[in-house]
Order: sequence, then structure tokens, then C-alpha cells
Amino acid sequence: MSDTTDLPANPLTEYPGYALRRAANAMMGDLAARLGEIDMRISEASVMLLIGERTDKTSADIGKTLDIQRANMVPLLARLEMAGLIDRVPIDRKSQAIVLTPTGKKRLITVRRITQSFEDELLARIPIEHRAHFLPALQALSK
Amino acid sequence: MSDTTDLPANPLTEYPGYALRRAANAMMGDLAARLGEIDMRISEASVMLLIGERTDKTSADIGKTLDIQRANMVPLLARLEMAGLIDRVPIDRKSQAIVLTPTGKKRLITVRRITQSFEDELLARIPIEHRAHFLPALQALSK
DNA sequence: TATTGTTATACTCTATAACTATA
DNA sequence: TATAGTTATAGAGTATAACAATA
Repeated sequence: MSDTTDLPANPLTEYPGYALRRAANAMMGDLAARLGEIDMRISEASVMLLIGERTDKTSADIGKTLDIQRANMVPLLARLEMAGLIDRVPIDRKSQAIVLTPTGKKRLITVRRITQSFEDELLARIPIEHRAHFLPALQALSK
Repeated sequence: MSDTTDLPANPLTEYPGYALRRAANAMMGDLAARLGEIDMRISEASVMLLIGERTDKTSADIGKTLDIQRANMVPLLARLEMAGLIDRVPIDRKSQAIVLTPTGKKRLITVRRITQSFEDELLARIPIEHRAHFLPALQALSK
């Protein structure tokens, strides 16, 4: 007997593309649960982390950087604004810079703590001999 | 000048978790487009590939193997049945085995061709020195 | 003319709760 | 009691088309 749960074997896990999809689903489920405890979504956290590092970014800028459509930025930023985490500072009569409020800056500290733990634990799950190869391999697939 | 398009730099791409999400999105977008040409979704293709290798599987079995909820298998199998690709063979009055129809077997050949090209091209994009490490690293994250 | 922000809409994948019938 | 199949529903991410106002 090799297993107690007797889960059916999945031959598709030998395919890198399928394994990529599966690993991403598992990891993003984990991260979503962690961020859910502070009522934050993954996409929202990524926006918080980005505007925490680089200021004077418009909604369109953020979207281009994170690969989020302009149209999808609208409800995302609306929710962050509703939660009092971001504010909009007019640049001209067409554009507005998205900035963190004082509350947003405090929340960002928590977001950084959660995501850093997540990233550390993710890396720790990868066998040491494969670890250094992981990020470069992924980066090669995103462009 | 380092770039012509002048895309804003994304500091988050240094995080393995974020890079995983991004790579999976990019790759699954690509695969979805390829499968879309034969009006097939990624989840449907994964079911086709699985029942092409192992027969006498019920809907619940397939779901357990592929990590798809029982409830979500219903519309998925309904669409494959509607397309004439699968058939249901009663096991008892409660369970049914999901099997490929002759049309389904022909379609599976196309699905295999598409997914194999996709997998080959995915691997080819990863620099040779990282390539062999990719699958083991991903597999370590899925359990 | 191109871009910003927006509205509306739709699709895919995923998730949970609850029901019926059968093992 | 547990499992199979199902219905209904919801959330999250992503995608496109189109519009008004402004650069």
C-alpha cells in the first residue's frame, strides 16, 4: 500500500504547463486565504505593493505595469478607496495619481508581512537544488 | 535607451509567487487561445486527456484526480456530451462511467497535438540551464 | 488623434450549500 | 451513513466594446 487516501493518480502532472497551472492555483488559493483575513484580494495587494514603492502613478500606469485592463482597474481602485486605503490626487483635468492614505500606509505594512511570509514559505517548499532555477524559469515565460 | 515601448518596470516580478501567477496567466492565455480554435476550454481538454488514458472513471473520480469540484463537473461534462465527445455508461443505478465517443477519440488526437505543441514550446522558452528544474519545482508546490 | 477614466457586459474558473437517490 | 450526481448561487479574475472628456 503506497497511500492511505488512495487518490487517483494524475498523469497530467508530468506536463510542465499543466503543473504550472496546478501550482499557481494551489499557491494563489493559499495567498488568497491569507489576504482574506484582512479582507484583501490578491490583485488589490499587488496594487498596494506597487504604489507603495513608486508614487505618482495613474490608474492606467498601474494597469500597464501589472497587466490589468484599464476597465478592470475601476472597481479595484473603488474598493481600495472605499476602504480608505488610497486617495486620488489630480494631475490635470484628465489624470489622477493614485496615492496611499495614512491608513493605506499602515495596511501596506501588514500586506508586506503577509506576502513576505507567503513568498518565503513558497520558496522553502521547493527542494534546495531546484530553488535558484525557479524564478528565472518563470520570468522567461512571462514575456 | 533600453526599450522602445517604455513599459513601466514591475518590481513584483522578483517575487516567485507573483512570477508564478504571471507566468501561469500568460501561458494559460496562450493555451486557451489555441484550444479555442477547436471550441475547447482548458478544463475540458484536461478531462479529455485524462479519460483518454484511463477508462471506467466516474465524474467524481475525474474531479478528484483533476481537483475539480463535483458540482463544477456537471456543466463541464454536459458541454462535452452536447458536443458528442463523451458518453455516459451506467455502472449501477447511482454511478456512470464517462467514456469517449468515436468522435471524442478523434477530437482527442487534435487535443493531444495542440497540447503537445504548447508544452514543447513552453519548455523551449525556458533557458536550457533551468529547464530540468522546472517540473520538479512546480510539483513540489502542488501537494 | 491618442489617452484617461468609465460603464456595461460576459466568460472562465473556482467555491459552497443543499437536495435527491442510491450504495 | 456515505457517496454520486445535481441545482443554484456567488466570488474573483479576465476580456472587449463603447462612450465622454481632455491631452
